[in-house]
Amino acid sequence: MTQQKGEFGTEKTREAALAEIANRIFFRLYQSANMMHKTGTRALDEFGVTTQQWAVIGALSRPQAEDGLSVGDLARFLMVSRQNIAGVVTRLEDQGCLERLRDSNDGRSRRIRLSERGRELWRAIRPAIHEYYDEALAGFSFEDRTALLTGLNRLLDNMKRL
Amino acid sequence: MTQQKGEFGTEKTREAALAEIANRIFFRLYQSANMMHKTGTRALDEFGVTTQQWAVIGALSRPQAEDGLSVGDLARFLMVSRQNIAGVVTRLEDQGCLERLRDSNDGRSRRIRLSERGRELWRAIRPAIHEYYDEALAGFSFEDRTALLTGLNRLLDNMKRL
DNA sequence: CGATTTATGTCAATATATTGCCTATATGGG
DNA sequence: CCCATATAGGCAATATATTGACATAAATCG
Repeated sequence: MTQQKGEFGTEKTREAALAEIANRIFFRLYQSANMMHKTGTRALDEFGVTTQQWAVIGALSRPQAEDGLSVGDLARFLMVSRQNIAGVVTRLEDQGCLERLRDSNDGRSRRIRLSERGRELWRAIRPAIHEYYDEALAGFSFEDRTALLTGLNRLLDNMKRL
Repeated sequence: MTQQKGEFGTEKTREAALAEIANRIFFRLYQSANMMHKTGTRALDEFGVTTQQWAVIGALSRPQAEDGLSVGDLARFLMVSRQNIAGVVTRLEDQGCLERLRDSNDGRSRRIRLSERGRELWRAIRPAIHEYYDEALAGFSFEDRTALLTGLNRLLDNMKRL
């Protein structure tokens, strides 16, 4: 209750200022992520791809994922629950963008890979993604970008431990 | 398709490096926001309050909102859809944390205010919120915090125009 | 080799989020 | 006064997200 007797606007203490800035950071994080999902999904509207599907397709298109990833692998990589990824994967599978293969080595696991259609979709949406990045980061210098990335990295590392 | 012929790791072009950093920024934004909702809701678990409910209660606890806000006001302030806010408000109303009053001036509008129980809840959760901020931003200097806030502000402003 | 633990995937319930569509109320010009 | 338009809120459909609970398969330990 540090702000109980704080006089805002006139003689704000350093501690109160820190709390105020922290509050704004998390509020902006909340708004920014929502805005990213909204505008990002809108940018890929003609392809019928949401930002989460974009993230999954992007993860599967990496060279390291060429021979497929399990639901658990995807969940760890994206830092979301297995149950969440399962839904996205099912919808992408229904669209024919990826295929689930039983892993012959591990009867529990199913390896998920991009289908040919999924690879075509990835090639198709990449220019739109590139354009979206350019517009969303317009006016950001190289240093501005690395500074923002570093801040988010540190924040994420802290929250991972909570 | 700037990265078609790019040689990663050896002779990366400036353009490819910018795209790579942009990709990481939005991926970290996605992960950070999810992690914030997960750890933030966990931090307030004993109060049964989610991060979105926290945002709504926080918005209504501001002095400017003393005589209530409409659903539309809340939606504009939090930058989410009215339909989304309506659900959060209904759940908070069911818990008795806030009250909806018909606006006598405008038959369409309903002014939403914190109830006494809502104000008690806000006072109860503020120490936990403060502690959460401290842990999530551990190691961030004053300058680190303002830099991150500035970056998020600029990014949000850009996305608002898309 | 059998029992416990661990990993994987799925089902269910709940809470956010979006867009699209609808009704009711207010406001403005003819 | 009346109709066109704009605004406020609500209903429905869909897609993310979480946690909890469960079944099954694999690994590990005694």
